[in-house]
Amino acid sequence: MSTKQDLVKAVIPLFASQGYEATTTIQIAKAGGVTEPVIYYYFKNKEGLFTHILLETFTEFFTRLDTLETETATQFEKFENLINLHFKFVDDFPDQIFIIVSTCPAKLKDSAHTCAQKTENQRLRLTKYISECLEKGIKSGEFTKVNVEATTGFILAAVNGLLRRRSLKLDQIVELKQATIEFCRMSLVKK
Amino acid sequence: MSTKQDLVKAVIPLFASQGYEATTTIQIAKAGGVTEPVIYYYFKNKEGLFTHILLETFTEFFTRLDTLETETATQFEKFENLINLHFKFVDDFPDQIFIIVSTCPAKLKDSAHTCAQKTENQRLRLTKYISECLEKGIKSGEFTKVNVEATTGFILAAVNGLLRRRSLKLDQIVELKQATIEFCRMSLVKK
Amino acid sequence: MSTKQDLVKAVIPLFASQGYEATTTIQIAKAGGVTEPVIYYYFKNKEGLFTHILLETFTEFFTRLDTLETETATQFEKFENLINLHFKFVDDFPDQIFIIVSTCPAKLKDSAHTCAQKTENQRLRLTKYISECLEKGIKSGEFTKVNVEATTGFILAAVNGLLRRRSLKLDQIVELKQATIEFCRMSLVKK
Amino acid sequence: MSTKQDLVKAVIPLFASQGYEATTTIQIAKAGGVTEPVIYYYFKNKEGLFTHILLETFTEFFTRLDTLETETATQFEKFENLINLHFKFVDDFPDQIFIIVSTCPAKLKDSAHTCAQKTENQRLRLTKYISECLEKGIKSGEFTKVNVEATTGFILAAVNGLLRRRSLKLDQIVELKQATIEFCRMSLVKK
DNA sequence: CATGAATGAGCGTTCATTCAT
DNA sequence: AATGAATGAACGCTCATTCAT
Repeated sequence: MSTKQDLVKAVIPLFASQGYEATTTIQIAKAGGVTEPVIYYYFKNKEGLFTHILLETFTEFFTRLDTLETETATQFEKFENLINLHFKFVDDFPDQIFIIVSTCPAKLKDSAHTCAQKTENQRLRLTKYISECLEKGIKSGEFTKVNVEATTGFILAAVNGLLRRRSLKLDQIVELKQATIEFCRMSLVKK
Repeated sequence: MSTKQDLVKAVIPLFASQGYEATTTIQIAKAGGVTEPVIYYYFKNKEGLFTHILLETFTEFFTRLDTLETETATQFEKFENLINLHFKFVDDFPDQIFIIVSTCPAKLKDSAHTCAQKTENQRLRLTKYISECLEKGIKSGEFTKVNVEATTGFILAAVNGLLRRRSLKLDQIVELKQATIEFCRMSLVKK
Repeated sequence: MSTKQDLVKAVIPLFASQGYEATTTIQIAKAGGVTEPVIYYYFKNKEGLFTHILLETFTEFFTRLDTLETETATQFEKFENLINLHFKFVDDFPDQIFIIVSTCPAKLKDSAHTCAQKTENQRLRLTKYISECLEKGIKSGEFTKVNVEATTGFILAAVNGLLRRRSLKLDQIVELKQATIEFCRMSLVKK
Repeated sequence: MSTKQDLVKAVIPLFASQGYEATTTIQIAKAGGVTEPVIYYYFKNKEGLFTHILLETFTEFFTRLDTLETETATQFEKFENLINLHFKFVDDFPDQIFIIVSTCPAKLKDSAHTCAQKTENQRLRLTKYISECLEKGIKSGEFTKVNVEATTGFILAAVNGLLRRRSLKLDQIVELKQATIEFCRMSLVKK
């Protein structure tokens, strides 16, 4: 069971730095300290390796999402939790996130379905989480009145953008998380 | 000179739908109604085609950026202009943006690459635009006092996220632009 | 058009001596004096080469069958013509016949259909030819009364056996053709 | 000793339906309900399995040939016995015969191969059996005078053709055996 | 007796690219 | 300005086979 994990460990930085298509099975084998057929012993094919990473990463993401505190004093706390979760997640799995974000849209034969399915599932859950948050906050008077659907869309896009930037290691701004939270607080929470 | 443009026209949807690596020269030739060597007559190689699209797109982007109104009554107007520019740009060139966003990361490790240069250049110009905007607004009392660097980082990420979502045609929320502007206004502009 | 024929010429003895499966594309290329990709320039794949030989050979066979004299003094002359045709055919194309006979029954992905179709077509035409011959000969009193279906089956099998033996170059008996004709004459033609 | 026979039992339909080359060791193992190394425990290699089937089948064939009645009233009875033997044999072992007939030719170039040896041995014995039969029959006046060598060749080819057709299950003509015997009787036995 | 894990060798195929015309 | 023909290089993958356990 160790060889399989070795292979996964080895392939993640390769996929991340070169892209899925540009990474060859021989590179994967060498990086994993094995020969090529071993890849096919543990996975159906090269794409199976990608799918494995995909599923593992999404499983972890959804697990974390499921364990977020649901009973909080304010809606904005739930909001903060979500942002913290994403910043923590991208710190823990920058390469995996980058791989998925980079590879999923391109044409995959077998994984396209899984990819689209998971991505859509994620979008729906986050949309639900954020819009419920907004609705409750608006109803209780905690938040200013905004167009829920459109604002949810903006926040989703912003979070994705942050994830992407971080996964690309394009910036190392330490206060970015705090700035994000403050930016949202100023915009949403009533004075 | 028409054949060259035909090729470019033909390759954009291919790169967008399949990715750069997964698109073959024979597909490009067929889509352009020519034979493979023609590609090499007009471009150095396959990457030359990509670079052509890249340059054309960035040239257009920078041109638009250069023609943004610099003298406005408020800083937030400059802000709005930038957001409008991005929404307009992604509506005009969704495929090109998607291609660049998808393909560039794999090529970023080579910092000499046009991709890396242009992307970095864009990042610097947008960072400069936004942070100057913020600084002036804060100084004049138009904006609340925020951490300029971190807030700029957030806005940049958010704009990128919006661009990506739109280029992927993931959402069709019509009020998204307005919601974005309002979200930022609430957060930045003093009451 | 010459390279393509060179390839076909080169592959026939290879398939014949080693079998289809055991013949590699690199051997084919070398024998044809080209590089491997040339095979794929002219044919869909390795199996396409086989199908080409298959079709070419059956076309020739059916052409010869179509040009057999239909108006003869006796039915046995038609019979002789058929036997002569087969002996001539196997002398002209021993390798092709051997390849088809050897390869067709095994599992082919794309060609299985063509193979089965042509073989069945050939069986039907020969069955018709022989059984009509027998029926007419019996009716006219030229032949002794035999079970037409079963005798046709025997003759077909015998002819196939002769074809196979000859294509395998297992025997070089010069009088074999004459012996075959005499054997049949003794059995069929009334004294 | 049961596992070994299970393997042989399992591999026969595989070889028969796909051909020797196209059958993989993993298919064999799966069909036999074991893992690949088990094959190598009982047989030297994949070819060893084939050789085992070959030997078993030829041993049975020669045993049956050896037990044919040698003292008969007429030579044609001996002839009939041989034809009956072949029809019985192909009914009992259609797959084995088909495998041998399909696979051997590719291996015939190596004259040291068991395949070549057994096939040649069979050919010699059958040739001897038939030609002795013919010679005696001609000498005694039972048969008409024919070219012994060539007629033997024809009969051998015909028998092989019948074997092949039957092993391929191409025809289900019930009277085929009787028709074969009658055809030969008419041709050989003096009125 | 049997297996999980691994491998060397090689396969069919495709790629971006070139060159003579 | 464009093509038909060809290629070097490499790719993903599978094969029969082995070996420690």
